[in-house]
Amino acid sequence: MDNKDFFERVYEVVRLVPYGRVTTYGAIARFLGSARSARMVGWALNKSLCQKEYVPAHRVVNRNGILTGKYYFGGSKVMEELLLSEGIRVVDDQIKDMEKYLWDPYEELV
DNA sequence: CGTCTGACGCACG
DNA sequence: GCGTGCGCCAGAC
Repeated sequence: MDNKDFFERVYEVVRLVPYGRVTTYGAIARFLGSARSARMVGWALNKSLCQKEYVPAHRVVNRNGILTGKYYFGGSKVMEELLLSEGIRVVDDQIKDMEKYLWDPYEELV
């Protein structure tokens, strides 16, 4: 873990997100030790699009549950469709009852 | 080395 | 509830 780049750690956590669950940039940042580095998480995810191994970036949203990176996901509805296919309710580019689907690594990976 | 830029988050008004 | 501003850290120029 420590030998890996900040980005790779982000990828690992994101891959650990269970099917039908979502997490937030802030939660990941907090888990990595930099609670106020949420921007780095989003940036890392953007870079993740070029990674060989698939990273379920669609399961990562901001604190409000909004699909902020949908335009970077290769399409406008792709991200939403993926979430919907996992049983997650998405209304107006925002996750409905996201607290119910929220998967906080800080809570789960104690 | 100085500056800008982010898929964010939070404090303020 | 919404718009604005600032902090945060790492990478690109």
